[in-house]
Amino acid sequence: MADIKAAYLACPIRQVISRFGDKWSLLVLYTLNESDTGVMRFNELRRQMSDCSQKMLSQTLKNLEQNNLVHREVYPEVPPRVEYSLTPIGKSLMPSITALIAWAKEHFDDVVIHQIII
Amino acid sequence: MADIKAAYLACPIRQVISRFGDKWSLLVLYTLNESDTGVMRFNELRRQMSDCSQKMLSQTLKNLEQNNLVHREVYPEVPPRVEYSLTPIGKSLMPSITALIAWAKEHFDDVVIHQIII
DNA sequence: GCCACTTGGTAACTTTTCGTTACCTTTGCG
DNA sequence: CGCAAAGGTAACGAAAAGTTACCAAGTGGC
Repeated sequence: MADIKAAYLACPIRQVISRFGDKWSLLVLYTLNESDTGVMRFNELRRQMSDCSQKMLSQTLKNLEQNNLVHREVYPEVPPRVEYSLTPIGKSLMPSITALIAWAKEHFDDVVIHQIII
Repeated sequence: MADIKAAYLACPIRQVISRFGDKWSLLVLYTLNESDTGVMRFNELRRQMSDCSQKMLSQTLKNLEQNNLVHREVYPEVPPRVEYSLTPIGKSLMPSITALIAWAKEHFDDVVIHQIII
């Protein structure tokens, strides 16, 4: 166990991958960042990310909240209102993600479109 | 199908995610980039990424090759020699990944270690 | 009053992906 | 001969993701 910790400490890319290397985390962060107000309700996110199932969105948000990248605010109303936003740490990550997006834009032509769509 | 294409075209982050949003791709790119010569053989990669199974490494490399991020050179010797290296496009991606790593280093203390190790 | 609809989920079940183990080929070493 | 090395692939079980159904507590229409 101690060597696993050491390996992770020594290799920051593994921290990145383990925190949001899954299929939906990056997209959640990106979508929250794109929002005008910086705050989005659960179903609002769901509509923006229509190809992500409700279960996976819920799970991904929970994970991001635990990693302190996303803030979750519950308003005890009926129907319930739950608002999600980026934490300061989450915001600090966005420039790196933006760099990735810029790369994707620039090199889009270098790959075949059908490979992207599975 | 046409709308799926349009959605992907309109949202470059999805291109990034669909190309190397899986568990091992980023780590392969990173490991290749860290190598002194820039060239690594299959089992050399495997030793560096000991927690990735042979099958997944093989699959990941095949995928990266199809996306033109990794070059695969086969030497018809016995025992076979297969060398992997980053393509120019693969190399062009590294600054963005390095930015992610720098972010991880800086914000490491903001998350709890046990969350990283699953 | 009654039905339909909304929100933010969770439980159960199915499908897809991942990981593990075994195996293949050809050659060199002892 | 018998084993090891290289770079894989095939088959199978486990884990993760996707799908569908359902929940509570209202609100609006009729």
